[in-house]
Amino acid sequence: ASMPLPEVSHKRVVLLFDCDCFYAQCEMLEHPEWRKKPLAIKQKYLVVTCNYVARKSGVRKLQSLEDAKLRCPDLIIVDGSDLTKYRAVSMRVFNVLKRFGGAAAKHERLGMDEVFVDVTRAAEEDREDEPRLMGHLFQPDPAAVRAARTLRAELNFREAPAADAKAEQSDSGSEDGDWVRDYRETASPDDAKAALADEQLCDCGCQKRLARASKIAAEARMALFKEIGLTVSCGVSTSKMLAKIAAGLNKPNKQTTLLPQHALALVHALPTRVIPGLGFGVASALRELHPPVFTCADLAREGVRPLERLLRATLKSPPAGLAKDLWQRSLACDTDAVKPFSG
DNA sequence: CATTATGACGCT
DNA sequence: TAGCGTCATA
Repeated sequence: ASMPLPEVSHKRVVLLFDCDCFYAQCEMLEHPEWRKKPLAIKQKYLVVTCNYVARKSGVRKLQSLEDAKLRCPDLIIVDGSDLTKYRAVSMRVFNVLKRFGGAAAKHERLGMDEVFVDVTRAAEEDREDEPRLMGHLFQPDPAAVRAARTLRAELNFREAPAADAKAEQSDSGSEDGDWVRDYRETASPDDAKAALADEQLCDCGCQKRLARASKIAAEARMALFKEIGLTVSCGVSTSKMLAKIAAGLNKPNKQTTLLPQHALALVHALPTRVIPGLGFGVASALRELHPPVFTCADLAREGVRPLERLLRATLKSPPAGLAKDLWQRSLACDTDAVKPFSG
C-alpha cells in the first residue's frame, strides 16, 4: 500500500558484451596450441579464470591451485598477475565495439572484459519491417509467467495470490553462477518468431527494436572474432541489468535476447545478487532477516521502507535513493543509463 | 570469501 | 579539494 509499481519503459535498447573467460582467451591468442587443452590463469595460489576445456574437468574460478590440479592433472597454468597484456586486449575490444551502434550510441566499459552499448537510436532508425532475431530468445515457462503475474498483483493490491499459482515459493539458495544453468533457454526459431510477432505482449515496438539490435550484436561479435580472435557472449534487452542477465543465459560465444515483458518471470526467482549495486554485504544481511530474503520476489514483497532500515543497519552511509533503486530492480526495472566514455 | 585490480560514493 | 574508507565489480 506504499510505493507504486515502477514504471517500465521499453524505449531503450542495451547490449552487454562479455568476453568469455577473458584472461584465458588472451593467453590462447598468443598460444593457439592451448586452445584444445585445459588452461587456467592463476594469481597467487588461486585460479582466477580458466578456459572451457578446463571447466569440463571441474576447474572453477577462485579455486585453489591445489584443487584444480587434483581435478585436472594435465592443467596448463599461466601466471596472470601482470595485467598489461589483458589491458591492451581490453582496449582493442572496446575500440572495435565503438564502431557499432552508430554515432548516437553510448559505450561503457565494466571492468576489462565487459562493455555496455546503448543502441536505442540505431534500433529505431533501422527501417527493416520484419527483422529476424539473431541468436537465442529467452522464453519463460508458463509457471514462471504465472508467478510473475501474481507477484505484480500482490503488490498492486493487498490480496492473497490468485488460487492459480501458489506453486513455487522460495527456491533453494543456490551458489552464485548456479542459477544460470536452470534458466538457459534455446528458443526454436518458430517460437521466437511467434513471440516477436505477439502483439499481446506489447505494442510499443520493443520487440522489433530488440530484434534489430540482435543483428547489431551478431555483427559486432563477428567483428571481434575476425579482427581480434575473441569470442564473446552478449545480452540484448532494455536495460543494463536485463542485458547482463540475458548475456549469462547462453555461454560461451552465444547471444540472448530478453524481452522486457518476460523479464519479471526470469528475475523473480533469482537470488538478490543479480541486482546491480546489491553486493555481498547487503545480500547476506537480507538472508539474515526473518523471514529470510533470498530471491528478487522476496525483496520486492519486502518493500522500500524495510529495505532502507536494513541498509542503514548494514552500510556505513547508504547513498540516498539506493533502497528505492534496489527495490525497483527487484521488479526488473532498472533505469541506470549507459554512461558514455568510462574509459 | 580469496586474486588484483578499478570505479563510485560519502565523509572529513 | 584531495585523500581515505567502504562497497561493489570483474
